[in-house]
Amino acid sequence: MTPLRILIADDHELVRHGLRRVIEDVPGWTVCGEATTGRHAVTLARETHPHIIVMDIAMPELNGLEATRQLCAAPVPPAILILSMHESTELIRETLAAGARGYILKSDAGHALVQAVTALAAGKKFFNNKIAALAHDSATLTPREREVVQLAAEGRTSKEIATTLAITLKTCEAHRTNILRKLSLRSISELVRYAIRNNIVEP
Amino acid sequence: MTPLRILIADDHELVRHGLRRVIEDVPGWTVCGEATTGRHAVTLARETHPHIIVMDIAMPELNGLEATRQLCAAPVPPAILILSMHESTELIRETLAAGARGYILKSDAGHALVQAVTALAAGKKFFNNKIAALAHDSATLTPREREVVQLAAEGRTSKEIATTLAITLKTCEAHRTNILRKLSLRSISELVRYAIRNNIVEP
DNA sequence: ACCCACCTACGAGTTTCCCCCGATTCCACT
DNA sequence: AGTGGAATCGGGGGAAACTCGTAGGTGGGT
Repeated sequence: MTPLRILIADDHELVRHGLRRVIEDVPGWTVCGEATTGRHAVTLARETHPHIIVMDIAMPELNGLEATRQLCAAPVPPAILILSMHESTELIRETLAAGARGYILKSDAGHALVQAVTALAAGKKFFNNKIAALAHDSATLTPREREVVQLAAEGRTSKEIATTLAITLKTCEAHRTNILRKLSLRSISELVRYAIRNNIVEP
Repeated sequence: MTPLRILIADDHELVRHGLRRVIEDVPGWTVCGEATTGRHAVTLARETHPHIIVMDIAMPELNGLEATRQLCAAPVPPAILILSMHESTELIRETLAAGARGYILKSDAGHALVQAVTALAAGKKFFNNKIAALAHDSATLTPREREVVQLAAEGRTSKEIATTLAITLKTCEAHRTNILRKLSLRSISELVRYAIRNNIVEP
C-alpha cells in the first residue's frame, strides 16, 4: 500500500510544523515536501507529484490562490486544500473558481484537517461551512496579470518583476498598463490597496 | 533542576502545535498551558505562574497586547514574548510600551523562537534583527511627514500632495525622501503597506 | 478557417520619483 | 546665546514609471 503523499505550502514555519505533526500522526500519510511561497509550491508540486496539497492563501511572491490556479491548469490537477485565516464567502468563491477542492480555517485545523484530507483523498470535496456556490465572475484580470499585481504590490520594480517572470521590461510595463486600465486605478499606491483588499498580498 | 515553564497563547491550533513541538524538543523546557484568547492567557498565567509566555497579538476577546499590559501590571511581571505576523514599527513600540520583553515574527519562528526564549529566560530582551533595525533608525515621523504618508498612500502624486498641503513640489519630495529613509522603505508600494499596517490609511 | 483574447515585444516620448547636494526660517530646549 | 530639530525651498541628474502606437505568435472557440 503506497502512502498518501501530501505537500505543505505555508510561509510560516510554525504552521508547517503543526501541519506536519498532524499529518504524520495519521498512519499511511506522509509529507512529501514543504513550500514557503506560492511559486515554490508550484515547482515542488511538479517535481514531487503529491496526491494532495495543503496550501495557505497568504504567501509571498505568489499567493495560494494564484498557485492553485496555475496547478489546476495542468492536465491532471492535484487536489488542493486551501488553508485560510478568515471565513470569507468571497474567498471561498475565489477558491472554488481557482480549482481548489477544499477550504478550512486555520483556527479549527487539526481534526478538520484530517477530515478534509480524507475527503479529498477519496475524490470528494470538503468545505468548512457556508458555500457560496455561485460561479465566479470578478477576475477580469488574466493569470499573468494577477502575478504582476502581486509582485508589484509587494514592492518590486518593473525590472525586478520582469526578471522574476523571465519576460522583458517592456512586457512587464505593458501588463502594468493593462492592469491599471482594467481596474481603473491611477497609480501603484492604489494597486497596492486593491491587492490588499482582495487578499492578493498581506499588508 | 526545575524545568522552564512556558505558556502558549494563540488562537490557531496549528500554531499552538508548532510552538509546542519546538519548545518540547528543547531539553528542560516544558509547556505549562495553552491559551486560546487573551483573557484565557491572563487567567492561565495567574494560575500556572509560567516563566515565559509566548503570546500572539491577534486573538479573540482580548488581544495579546492588552493581555500583556494586564499581566505586566502585576508585582512580578512574567517575561512575555510577542509573536507577530507583521513587521510594524508601531506595533513594536506598543509591544515595548505594554511591557513585553521580546518580539519575533511568525514567519521566522522556530530557531528564532528558541533563541528568543533562551534570551528571555536569562533576563534579556530579544528582538528580531530586522525589527531592531526598524525600531532604531525609524524613530518617529513628524506630523507633517505623517500627512504626506497618508496622502501618498492614498495614491496622490507628489504634485497633488504639494497642492493639497500648499507647499512646493520640492518640499513635498523632500518629505517623501525623509520618510522613506527614516522607515527604511524602498518604494511607494512599501510605504502604502506600512501606512495600512499602522492604520494611517484604510486598505 | 477565422476571430479573439492573451502574452509577448519594441520605440519614443513625458511624467514622476528618488537621491545627491545646498539653504533659510522658526521654535523649543538648555 | 547657542544648539538642534522641523519645515520650508531650490538645483541637478538618473532611474523608474507611465503613455502612445505597433505588432508577431499562440490557443480556444465559432
